[in-house]
Amino acid sequence: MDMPTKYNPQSVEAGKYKEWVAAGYFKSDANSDKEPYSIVIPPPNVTGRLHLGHAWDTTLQDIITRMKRMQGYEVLYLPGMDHAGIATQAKVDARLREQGIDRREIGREKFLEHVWNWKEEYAGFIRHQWEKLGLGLDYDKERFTMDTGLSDAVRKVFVDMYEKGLIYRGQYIINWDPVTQTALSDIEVVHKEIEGHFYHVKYPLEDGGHVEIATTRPETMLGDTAIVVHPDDERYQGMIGQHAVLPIVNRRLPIIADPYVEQAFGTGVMKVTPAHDPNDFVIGERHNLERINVMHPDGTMNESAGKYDGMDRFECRSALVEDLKAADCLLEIEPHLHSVGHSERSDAVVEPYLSTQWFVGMDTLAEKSLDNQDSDDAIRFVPDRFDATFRRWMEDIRDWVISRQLWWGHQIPAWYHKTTGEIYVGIEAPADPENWEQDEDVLDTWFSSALWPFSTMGWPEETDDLKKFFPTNVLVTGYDIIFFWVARMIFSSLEHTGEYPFEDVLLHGLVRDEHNRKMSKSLGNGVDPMDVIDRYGADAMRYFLATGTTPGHDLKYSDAKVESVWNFINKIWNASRFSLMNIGENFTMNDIDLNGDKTLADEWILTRLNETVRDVTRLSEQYEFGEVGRLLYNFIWDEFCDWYIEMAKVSMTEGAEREKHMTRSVLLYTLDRVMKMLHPFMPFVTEEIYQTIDAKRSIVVSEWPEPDDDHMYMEAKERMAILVEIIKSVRQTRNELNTPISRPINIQIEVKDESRRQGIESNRSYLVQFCNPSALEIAENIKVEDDAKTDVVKGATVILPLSGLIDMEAELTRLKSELERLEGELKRVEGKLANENFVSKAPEAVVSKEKEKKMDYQAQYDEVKERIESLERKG
RNA sequence: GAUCCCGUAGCUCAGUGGGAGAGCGCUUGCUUGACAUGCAAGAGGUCGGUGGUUCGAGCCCACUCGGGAUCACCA
Repeated sequence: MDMPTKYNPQSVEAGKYKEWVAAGYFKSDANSDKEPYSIVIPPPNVTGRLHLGHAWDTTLQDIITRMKRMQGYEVLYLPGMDHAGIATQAKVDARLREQGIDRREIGREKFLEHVWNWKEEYAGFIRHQWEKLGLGLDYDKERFTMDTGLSDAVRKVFVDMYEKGLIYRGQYIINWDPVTQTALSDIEVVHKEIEGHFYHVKYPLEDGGHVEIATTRPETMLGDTAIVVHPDDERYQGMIGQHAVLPIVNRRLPIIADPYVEQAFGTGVMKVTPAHDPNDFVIGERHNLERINVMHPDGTMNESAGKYDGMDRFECRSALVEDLKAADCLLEIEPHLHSVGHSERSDAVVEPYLSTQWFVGMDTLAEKSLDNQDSDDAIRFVPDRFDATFRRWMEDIRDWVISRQLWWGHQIPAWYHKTTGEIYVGIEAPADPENWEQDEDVLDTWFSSALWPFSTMGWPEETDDLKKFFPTNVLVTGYDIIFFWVARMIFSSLEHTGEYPFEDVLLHGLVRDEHNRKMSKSLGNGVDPMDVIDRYGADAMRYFLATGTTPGHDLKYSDAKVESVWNFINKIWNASRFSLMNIGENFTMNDIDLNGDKTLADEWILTRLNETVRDVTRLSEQYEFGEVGRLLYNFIWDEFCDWYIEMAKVSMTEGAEREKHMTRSVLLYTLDRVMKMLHPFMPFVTEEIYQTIDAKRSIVVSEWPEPDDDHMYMEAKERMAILVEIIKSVRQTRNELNTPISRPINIQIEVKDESRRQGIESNRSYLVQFCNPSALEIAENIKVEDDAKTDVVKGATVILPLSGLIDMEAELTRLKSELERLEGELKRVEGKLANENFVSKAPEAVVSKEKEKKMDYQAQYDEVKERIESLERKG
């Protein structure tokens, strides 16, 4: 066995992934007889390298698919990437600008060539990172959102929805990003609390007098086309139908009545700017008001702004405020905290802007999604509270703006007739292309990712993959993209395939830094997963990510935590070294024989192993990986290493050949199963160790263990528990009295119960190994020396005659406080059992457990009391 | 404004109505043969607060305090 004493992730991880891929372990066969299990990767954007959030959800996906593969499923873990329209275009644009190239000068076609080059470059980075993470992806089925097939799917969906009336084109107020100069959907707008101002402006009335109107965006008043009051407002009844005059511009504004106005807010008088405010737009529609757009797409004022033409919108605001002051029309400037929409991408202040765009009408789609959640086909959200999050959003959803004024993306399959202006929507261009012009715009990136679970499998073609692997089993992603992506996949899939896209949605949170801040580029606190892998190994990082938190919660990253996982792996490494060294090279899996006589340690560890296999499997089905990690950690470190291995040393040195064979069998059997359970979390190190156990095949394609009912020994657990208590008691006294293990001491163990006594007697050698006695007496009745230390544990009394070492005064005090404690426990248990309600209403198991406890406490109490009396009698 | 999450050991967090837990940190002892990246022993808790349901509450319910998130925003 040439395993170094120290676990070295770099050497362990080197080369393994390429072997797995070359062996084709991750390939999926649509024609297999095995039951399918599929997960599609949330396609990372080709804008950059993967961050810890990606590492997190792909680790979870990989854990699930590796386990399912071992359980005998035909697994498809489908890789792919997203073209990320606006984000990628911005990146490439910036790179070109650095090189002194202007996108507009080189034109659309040339620009797109640059983007495709960028895409190839970054796809390479991303694939390399997947490899380092160890993801079991089927590269034969890798997809990109702008692949031919996926683009066909996008066009088909667009045309179908257009024909069904679910997609329409129209002029509405949308969120406009003046920096990237494109429309944005509602969820691409981030609201931030800003300390702004309320400008109170005086609008003169034609018939004399004036009204006071407050606004936060004075520059938009240049586009005012009415004044509105509530129809029931007593104060303004006389004004309705009159006209006001827009200051500076001197436009006549009709005074209209609309119930939208809240009488109690401000003065109860509002200006109406249909081209620059969504609510005003609706009022304008009701009253047939003129829509005056006063801005250019870049956020500068246009010719309709008169003298302000050409000014930036914020410059115009200051200038206009000055002019209002000068005209004596500004009554007050009041500080005002309000939330202002910013572009998610460019961080520019979003302008509500009148423009012609394409929309998805959401009403029927949302209704179908909600109906599905009420049916037997409901998608299971984990944790389930996100089902409510999803529903709330769907119940209150507005139409989705899907056109984007970009070049990078799926160009909208709509053509406008050059002379008639007629609209043609189709999968292919019209027959006489010279007479038509295609819509310049592209679709929102999320329009194509919404189709991801089925477009990647070949839809709309009835491919083998689609038949076999769709719908997928679980989607794993962060809760931050429920609206952007998860919700849209759900309604898209229901609409286009008639089926839900996945059975379950497993949601994780955000990765935060040690100070609980979101990791972001601007803060510079991002942690590069590749850097973590270089320092601690992919296995350590994966285990940390998967077990560090519960579903739906954020994860605080810290080097210290990953480092402690490294320690755990080092422990596994060394436990394996020990096992393999003791097993010897000639002992193989075929030599395992668990049917002969077993020691207590053998029976106990086999029982605990089987319980662990059972619990790990059950909890994994529930995606409770934190719990799984804890179970494995405790089993391996506390039980296998600290007890079983220590006990195995006894049989390996003293035992007969038959006993050694059993120990070797148990060691190898346990190691094999532990490696398999750990493999999904730590694919590399488990493969390394597994190769020394079973060189015939890779652990990737080994079988997931099942609990073995033939090797469950419940009495062994009970006997082991007593033995452990005795050993701990001796150790504790040794520590208190500062008598190191190297110094033998006399140990007497009094056990009243005959069968228990025999059980302990037969495990004498363990007591020798762990307690190092100079003499060891195990009997039913022991005459206790006056200057002995006694400790009553469950089922036994441990007596250490340590003449001269014990302060008997202190010992008496200790025993008295112990007696007091036991008395309290006894009272509590007796009280419970005396309670008629408890005995009749609590489950049988709980009551009998309490009865057992009572007997134990009583026995312990009697022992301690006797000892105290004896000490007191003698002085 | 609405909804949701969190509050448990010094720190980070598990905890699924029935004996308050782990890792890290801290104290003490140990070159025990796989591992000193280790072993052994230990200290450290009003489970944010109040009330309720229950035989029984860290867990369920109501209210409340503190921290965070999301959605919606009225000029």
